[in-house]
Amino acid sequence: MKEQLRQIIKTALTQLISQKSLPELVLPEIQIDRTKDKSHGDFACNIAMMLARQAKMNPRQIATLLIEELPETKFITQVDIAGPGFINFTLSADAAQEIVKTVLQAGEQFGQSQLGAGKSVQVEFVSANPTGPLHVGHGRGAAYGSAVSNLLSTAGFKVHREYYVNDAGRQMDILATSVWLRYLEACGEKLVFPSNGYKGDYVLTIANDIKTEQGDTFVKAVADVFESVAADEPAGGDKEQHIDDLIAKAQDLLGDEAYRQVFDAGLQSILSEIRQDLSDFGTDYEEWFSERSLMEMGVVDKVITQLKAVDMLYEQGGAWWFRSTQFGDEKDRVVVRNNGQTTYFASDIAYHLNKYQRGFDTVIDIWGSDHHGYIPRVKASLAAAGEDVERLKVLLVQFAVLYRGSEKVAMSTRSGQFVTLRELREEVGKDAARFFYVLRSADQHMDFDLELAKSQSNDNPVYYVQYAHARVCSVFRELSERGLAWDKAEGEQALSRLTEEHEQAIMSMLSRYPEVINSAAVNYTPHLLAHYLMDLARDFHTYYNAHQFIVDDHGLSQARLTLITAVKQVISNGLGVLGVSAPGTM
RNA sequence: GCGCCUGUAGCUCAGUUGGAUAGAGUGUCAGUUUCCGAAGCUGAAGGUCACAGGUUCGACUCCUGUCAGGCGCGCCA
Repeated sequence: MKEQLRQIIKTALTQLISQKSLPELVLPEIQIDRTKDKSHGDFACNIAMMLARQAKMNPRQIATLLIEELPETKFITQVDIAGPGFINFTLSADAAQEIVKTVLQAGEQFGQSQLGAGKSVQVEFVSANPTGPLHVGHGRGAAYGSAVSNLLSTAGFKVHREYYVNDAGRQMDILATSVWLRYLEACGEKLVFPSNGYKGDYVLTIANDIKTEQGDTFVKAVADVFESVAADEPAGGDKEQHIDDLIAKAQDLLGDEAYRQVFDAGLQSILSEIRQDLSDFGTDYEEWFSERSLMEMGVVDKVITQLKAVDMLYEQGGAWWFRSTQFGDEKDRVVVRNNGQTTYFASDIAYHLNKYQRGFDTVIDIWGSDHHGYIPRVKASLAAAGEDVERLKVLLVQFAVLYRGSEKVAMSTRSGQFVTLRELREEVGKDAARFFYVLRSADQHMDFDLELAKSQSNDNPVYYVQYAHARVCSVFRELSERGLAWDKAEGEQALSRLTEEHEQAIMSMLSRYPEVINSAAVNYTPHLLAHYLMDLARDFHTYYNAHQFIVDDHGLSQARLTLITAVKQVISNGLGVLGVSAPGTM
């Protein structure tokens, strides 16, 4: 519709210029906006004001000329000039009703478009370290990432959802060592658990499982384990050195194979919990990509060799540094530590190059906002490798600050004090949690009040939207109880009977849906869709209270039933994109 | 100190990429069912869009500065 308006305005303008009614102009992009106020018609165009300066004419004067030159169309009944020079268009009733048929014909596919033209997009999100269960902080990334993915795929992009598993590196070694020490305790050994180890209950569970399955296979004397290990922080030492020494001891005493078994027991246990949690949360992936596989395939080493070859790395203090300052980063970054170990950054360079090589047109990373300082160096590494930096988009998700009532909840994975995503889902429900997370724009800090979410979950706006859907279903239940039926063809025939203000508002709202989807997809803003659904639900509830759908006037009744079926379809489609269910009863 | 994000109603937040009289939810108050689900609907009250300049037909939106909050600045991941 907007496109059609744009066309007729454009032809009118070129006509005016060739008639010399207007001087030669550089035509800007013609903007068509939906009006906020019903009294301004359905669509508004500000072109007259934009041209006023160039043409050295009064905007209202331009608008008058333009209107006279507009061709006759069936879909517009009225054109007005308003305010400083807005041109307002009012849609004909026929054109407005057309949307109801369009919705019903497209069904579940209503809202889909070819905007993406089949271009491929990879979306990587959540990607939490498998050192513990997912907590509520990860929930926002999961809800946002999957909503963005669904939006893109609805808008015609080919989407590849991916979880990057950090199954290598020091944090995982700390986890493996934590598990082993808990295992030793489970086997009756007495020891002081390191202050920097993972203290969550899940570590005990994993340790006990190992004991059940493997017995005392991995038991070593505690005296040997702690022999010549640097002091821990509470004892006046350095907690980092302490845990690093313990890791070395674990690897040494257990040997490669046994250490790997303990390591994998922890990794697999936690990873399978994470997969389960995400799946239950309605978040599914095409691929789980292992960091370790990059290392084992030698990709990381290869990248380092390549960077050395083009003089992008230099040695200093026994470590190898990447010249990221040449690409605008604040300082150069270490990729190989002086102990020979590659850093997380090194594998991340390899990972991103690998993403590029897989040929995605666009690569999207969704990170917690605390990682924003990391963006320049990743982009720098891509530039250094001669890749197009614009293909990578990093979307940041601000933290949700947790509250219990008015009290802030402290969160720390290491200390094991947090609310898990699973607890949240079990108490609040998947639908409410997902909708709540996606209701705010991602770059907005968010307060997440657990008390509110748990105890007063009926206040969650998701129920308002779902209720609209359930209400439509309920009307149809009532219909069949009265021995009546809805006839789609008859209803579509009678759409011209829908003349009430409420009905027109709903039809206008329905026609906005495809625009909302596209806009939300292109801007990565699922909250637009959430707000749209609330608006649509409100229009429906208002309509419901103002008018009866099952009435004696047969044609009118059929037309109204047709309209609310379209509403139900759009709500169901929209909630589906957000990963929220649309129940028939509540 | 430098960088990124944010500042809109008592509270939680939108604001269609610069448009018309700044909007919802929640909370408060007042109404609403012999009628398809009251998890609903109707109305009232509530604002110096942090502050000060600038850009133009027009600014919550763009630019500069100030103030306030969050986050980040490791041979951690």
